Amino acid sequence: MTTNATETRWLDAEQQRSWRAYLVGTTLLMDRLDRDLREQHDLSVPEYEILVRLSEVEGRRMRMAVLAASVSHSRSRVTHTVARMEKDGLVKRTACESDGRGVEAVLTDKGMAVLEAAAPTHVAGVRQHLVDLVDEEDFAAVGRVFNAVTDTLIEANPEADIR
Amino acid sequence: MTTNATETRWLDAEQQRSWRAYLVGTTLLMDRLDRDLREQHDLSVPEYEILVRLSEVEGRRMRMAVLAASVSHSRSRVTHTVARMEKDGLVKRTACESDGRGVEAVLTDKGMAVLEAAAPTHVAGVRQHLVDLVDEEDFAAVGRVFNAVTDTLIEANPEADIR
DNA sequence: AGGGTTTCGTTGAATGTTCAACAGTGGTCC
DNA sequence: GGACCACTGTTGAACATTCAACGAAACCCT
Repeated sequence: MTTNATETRWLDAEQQRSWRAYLVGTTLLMDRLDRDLREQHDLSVPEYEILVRLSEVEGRRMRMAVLAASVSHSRSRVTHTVARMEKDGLVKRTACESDGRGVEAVLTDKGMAVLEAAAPTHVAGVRQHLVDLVDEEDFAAVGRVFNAVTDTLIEANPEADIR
Repeated sequence: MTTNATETRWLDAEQQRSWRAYLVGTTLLMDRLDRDLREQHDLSVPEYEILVRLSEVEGRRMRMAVLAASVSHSRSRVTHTVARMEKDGLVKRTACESDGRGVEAVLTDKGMAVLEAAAPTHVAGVRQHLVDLVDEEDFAAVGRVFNAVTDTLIEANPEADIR
């Protein structure tokens, strides 16, 4: 045989350019969105994402584990994040009735108000620095690509991925 | 007039799905690549990126600010990261001859060896969890998109962006 | 030459994230 | 019903990143 299983298939020049653009672009983009949200609404991107998730469900409440899975952060991380948000009054925690172990995070009125104030800022940023910059078709491709990534990585780390 | 400047143009359902897929997918992907590199080579992704940058230039040495700009991290962050890497013997720092303020990071032989060992792992991961998962054309679109993102965000924060 | 400004890289503290260990509850099996 | 195992969410320490402030060197201007 002329090849073996350990032989590396490198990226070609074009793929490498794309990969690096993604790495650097993501760094700059997240940095910028985070900065804007912080300066104008005293909120980080992870915190904002949690507000969004909670605002979308019936009763504006979610089990911690579900919340963690939905943003793909570790349970520990969500515990810390929610603790900070609770201190700021954006969220409160209540025991779960049906499961003695469970805790539900509930969006407060203040949390909802902060979200409503922050959302326009955030969306404007996402448009200005990403969506409005590129072909609709190219952006759709980004969606396909990262849906594929998400699907395989969630499979890999079966459902209770959460980590 | 029926609209004003502050009216928010929300993302449509499709754009929103793409945006969230990108957020979640990026989280999972980076997490996974980082984990693999850590477990197998005791290296984080940011550290790996620095090794790559250094390995590519003449003399395997770079001014700290140039290095920072090339990975789009803050100077402070690169100072800390390089400090850790220096402690591990992957890199060493030398004063810059032409500029008394300057410091150059130099890749050591050990650093080069670690990079050569880690590269196949990393590339395999990038392929397995991203590149090989999707249409070549879609991946090229990702490249175009994030090149656009990078370009506008670098402009915005003129060159000495570095932060 | 000399004062003001800018750039360089570092520092230490504040903030955020990861990691391993844990207590408490639920589920299962006999 | 008790032993065992799995799951939930939290905790505190270790680690990484951000942020503001800084000293030193270079630059600029006259």
